[in-house]
Amino acid sequence: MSASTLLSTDTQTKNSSPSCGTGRAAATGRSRRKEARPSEIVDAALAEFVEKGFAGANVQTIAKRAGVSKATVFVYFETKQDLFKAVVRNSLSAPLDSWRNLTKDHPGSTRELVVLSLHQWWTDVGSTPAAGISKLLMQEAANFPELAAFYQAEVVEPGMAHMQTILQHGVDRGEFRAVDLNLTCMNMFSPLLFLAMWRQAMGETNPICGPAIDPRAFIDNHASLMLDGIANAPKPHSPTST
Amino acid sequence: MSASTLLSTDTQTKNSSPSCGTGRAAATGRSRRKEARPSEIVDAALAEFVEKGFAGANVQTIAKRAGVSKATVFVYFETKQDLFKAVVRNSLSAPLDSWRNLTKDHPGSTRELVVLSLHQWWTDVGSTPAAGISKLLMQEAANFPELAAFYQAEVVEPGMAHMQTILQHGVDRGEFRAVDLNLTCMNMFSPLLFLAMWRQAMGETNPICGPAIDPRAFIDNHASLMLDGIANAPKPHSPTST
DNA sequence: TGTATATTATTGACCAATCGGTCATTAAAT
DNA sequence: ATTTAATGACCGATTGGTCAATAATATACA
Repeated sequence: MSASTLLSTDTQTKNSSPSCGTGRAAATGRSRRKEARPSEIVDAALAEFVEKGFAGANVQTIAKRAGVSKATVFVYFETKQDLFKAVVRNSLSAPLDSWRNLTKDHPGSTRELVVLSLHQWWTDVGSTPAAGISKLLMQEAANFPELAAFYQAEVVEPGMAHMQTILQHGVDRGEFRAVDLNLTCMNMFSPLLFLAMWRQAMGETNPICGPAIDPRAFIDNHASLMLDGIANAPKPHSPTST
Repeated sequence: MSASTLLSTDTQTKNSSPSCGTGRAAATGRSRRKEARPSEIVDAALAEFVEKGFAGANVQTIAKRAGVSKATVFVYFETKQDLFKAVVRNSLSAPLDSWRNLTKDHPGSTRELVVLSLHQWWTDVGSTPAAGISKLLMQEAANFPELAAFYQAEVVEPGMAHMQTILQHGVDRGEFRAVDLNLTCMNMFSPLLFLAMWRQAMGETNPICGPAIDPRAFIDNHASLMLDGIANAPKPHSPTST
């Protein structure tokens, strides 16, 4: 019945990634893969939802991308909304977790930790399909308050808390001056979030927007300026340019 | 025929703003107002499109919001897509223009100019319906490359160029160190853009996301840190906190 | 091992509702 | 009486969702 319970944290169960043009990917005839189906469908749905939005997404197309029929989709997910919720829930938690675990107990300076953490966020979250979800939720939040709350509770809050901890650490150690942690975290992250969504929207490889922005350079520049701004000591580094 | 030519820069022609619940706003029976119609419809469409996205928006609902029948909408706009394009084009140019005109020939320091400029952007663009368009385009850019290009050419490019000019000015006067102007402009703006879209998504008054972020404080904090980071001289101000 | 049977994952065909778009008709203004 | 802004009624296409039929696997049995 409620197939959404079949999904827990199995984001990367399978990834045959059908090239969406030919159609069937896995088998020519009907093949039994009860366990693989949900994540296959969710993967396909993720792409379609991110591309077209909730209303614009077509269940038939999702099915085709997953290499199944439309009816099969409704075997595993009661409604289109349920599928959407499963996609969001399923695609968000894992990347963030991996990010948070990687920046614990750092030996070096807090400044280094911040830079590393931002780059890590980009690698683990910003440059992954999870960024597509962020863009998607930005549009659909009003129509799915439940998902917006979920996003807030599972992604924003923990992410901010994590960064706040780091900044607080820097303040405690005297590396940073006493700034408003909440606002500064937001300031720290928002350019990355923006870039992630921007690339999702405008296309990461073929940007309509002038010369593509190099994420690494962007993050370095941002972190450099922010950290110089927040630092207690005078400029530690030479200016970061091209 | 091509009713989109009827729209040029008349954003705020009329604004009876029907409260979308009662229905008819202007007249009980049929009333003739050929000139007012397009902007009424565009206004209504803006709200609907921002709320629901392109695919999710319902022409009938737009018509109801504008106080006309669905057929009337198609008298003035050939297709839903045309209406969408008119909405985007019509809602973007005016706010940005007013912003750019307000920060020319500033007498004080460049630092002051930057802060003022950011605040002005918020007043003229970020806190207006134009921000809704940004959020909207973020979702629809892939499906409307033409509009994405328009957005890029008419909003992003000029905005960036304007800010670059200001920063360059600061560098020339020795107030700022020589940073990568392109990246730094992006870093300067992206938090504001992000906040604008975030508020559009999560609701400006009734935020699901914890305590609402105060835009002014957010901008002040951001500008303060960035400008301290970019400044040639050591910290000029005391830390900006709550 | 080979065959019949039971189970169930999968689907083609179908349905009702919605929606973008059309057009002949209506009624307000001139 | 003429012009034309506005619309109700209608249409074809699309789409979310249903269901009985189907075929692939698992099981029982000889």
